Formats: sequence, C-alpha cells, structure tokens
Amino acid sequence: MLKLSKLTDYAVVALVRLGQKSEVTTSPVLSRSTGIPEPTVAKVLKILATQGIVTSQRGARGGYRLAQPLEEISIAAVIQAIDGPISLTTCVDGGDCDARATCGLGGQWDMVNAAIRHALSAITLADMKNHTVTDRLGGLHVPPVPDRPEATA
Amino acid sequence: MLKLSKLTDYAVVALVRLGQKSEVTTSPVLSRSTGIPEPTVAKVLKILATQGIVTSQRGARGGYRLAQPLEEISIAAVIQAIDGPISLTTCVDGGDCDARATCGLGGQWDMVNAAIRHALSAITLADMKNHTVTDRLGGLHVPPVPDRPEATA
DNA sequence: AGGAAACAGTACTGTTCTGGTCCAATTATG
DNA sequence: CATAATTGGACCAGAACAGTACTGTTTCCT
Repeated sequence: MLKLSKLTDYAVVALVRLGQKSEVTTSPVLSRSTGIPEPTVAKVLKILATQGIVTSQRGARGGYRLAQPLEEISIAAVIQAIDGPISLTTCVDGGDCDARATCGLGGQWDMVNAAIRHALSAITLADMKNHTVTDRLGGLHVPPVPDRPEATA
Repeated sequence: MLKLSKLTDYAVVALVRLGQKSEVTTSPVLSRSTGIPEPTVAKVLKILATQGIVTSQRGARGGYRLAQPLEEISIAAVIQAIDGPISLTTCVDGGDCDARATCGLGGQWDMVNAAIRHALSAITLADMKNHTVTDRLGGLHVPPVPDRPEATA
C-alpha cells in the first residue's frame, strides 16, 4: 500500500510530544500522553535511541530526550530509523532482481527513490505539529499535486 | 521499509515493455519478454486491467494493450493501481487511528502523502525506460526540491 | 548499602499482507 | 457448433510485521 509501518507513525507522534517537553520523559508518561500502548512506545523509543534520534538516560529518574530540536529532524530520518532505508525496490542495491537483464529499465528506480527521499527530507517534525500548514505550503514544496485524472479507484 | 510491493515493480516492467509493442499482447508473450514468471505477470496485468491502466481483450487472440501512451502514465498511477492508495498512515481516511485525540498531529500526514504523491506523479513510465541514467537527477523533472540543510541521516 | 525505578536487549506469538496457484467465464476460429 | 486460446476471479501458502512479555543492566533514593 506504500504505507509506512505503524511503528513509524507512533514514532512521529511520540517524538513530537517529546519535543514539547523540555525535560527527560519516561516511556509510561509518553504512553499516557500520546495514547500509544506502553510496550509499543517503549519499543519505539528504544529503536529511536539506537538510531540517535533521542538520547536516553538510564536508571531511576531516567527517560528520553530529543537529541535535536524538532525542526532539525526530518520525516525521512524517522522513517529510516524505524523502517530502515528508503528504497522502493530491491533492484537498487544490487539485490535479488532476477529479471534485471530483461526488465529493460536498468535501475531507473533510483530516480524514484531519490524523489521520495527528497520529498521526505523536506518535511520536519516541526511541520507535523499542529500549526496551520497553509502558510508553509506556499513556500514549501509540498502539495501543488496536479492529481492526474486516472484510475484512482 | 517503505518499499513498494514486488508486484508494482513487475507492473512497471511489464507496462514499459507493453508500451513498446503496438499490438495486443498476451500474458505468456509478455512473460517471455520480461522474464517475469507467467502467472505473476498475468496477475499483474489483470489488476492493471481492472484499474484501467491497460485494456484487455478476452477470448482467443486476446491480450492486453496500453490504455494510454507511456508518457501519460505516472508512477503514482501504477502504484495506486497495484498497491492501493498512496497514504502512508491509516490516519488519513478516518481510519483506525485509536490515538487520534491524543496524538496531537491531526492529520498532518496528509502533507507528507501529498508530497510523495507529487514526487511520484512527476515521473512517468516513459522516464523509466532505458534512457541514460547519467542525467537522471539533473535534467529530469525529479527534484525541484530545495532540500533543507538538515537531518538527512 | 539496599531497594526501587527505568532503560536495554532478546525472544515469542498473533495477525496481516504479499506472492503465487488453480479453476471458471468468455470469445475468436475452424 | 465445437474447440482452443485467453482473460477474470477466487483460493491458498508463505513471509513479514506489529505487538507483547521477559530478563538484564544501570542509576537514583532511602
């Protein structure tokens, strides 16, 4: 469905909420604050800590803190942290493309991947939290989407 | 992994190949021509026919034909035909977002979805077929994206 | 120093989805 | 009219993912 994993969604939610607190925050608190189940939010935070998106403080009175301000964290970074690298096909990294010889389009997918990565890198977590998007859309490169009139069923 | 299904990859390959033929083509022929397993390519074509990307002719001497020229078919259309709608999260269509009330970012994903759709709509199947990859990111219509100076990790 | 709180890592289970296969409906041809 | 060729739709197996639970390590508080 070209949808990212639910974990990534949770990650964004948790990160945005975490960005609104200036102190270290624990998983249970964040869970209560976001509505995400505690084990899940814990898992997400763990992964994010591994990837350096958040910093962790162990022990009692520990918790998590944003490693960078919301404005500095792109959606692409979060997606890559949770879901892994952004590459739409397996052809790219010299993968298991069995039809490479005959497929005719030698690695043109890289172009598509790059386009998506660019689009995703242009949006930060700060853009995700509630402020009106209207003003940003002008200067931002987001949705002039021409929306072709075909096969949308 | 934010990767699209292998079926979509196959679909693009089959469509590009189909665009190079001006006559109706059967699944076996297309399979032989692309290297994609016959049942798989058949299934892909079937779906594409349902979505109006290709037109089908049943019965003997039947086959498939492109409904539009390659230049008119965007990658987004193919992805939507095979993988379903391009919406990264389930939040969008009033789905099963259980944490909608608390998540804080009310449907900001639409912005991301739009960005991706836009990037994907800008690339057509004609762009996917064999022209030199060297200028793929330069002269092509891929990244008007101004690329913020941050968090591309 | 001892106990409690919180993160870190690993392993497991259930569910969803993709990928592939098989049978039925349809149409041109002889 | 019968036959063969081809698409159309439904079905089944396999893998990947989400979610959960458990154990271990670290740190603060009493």
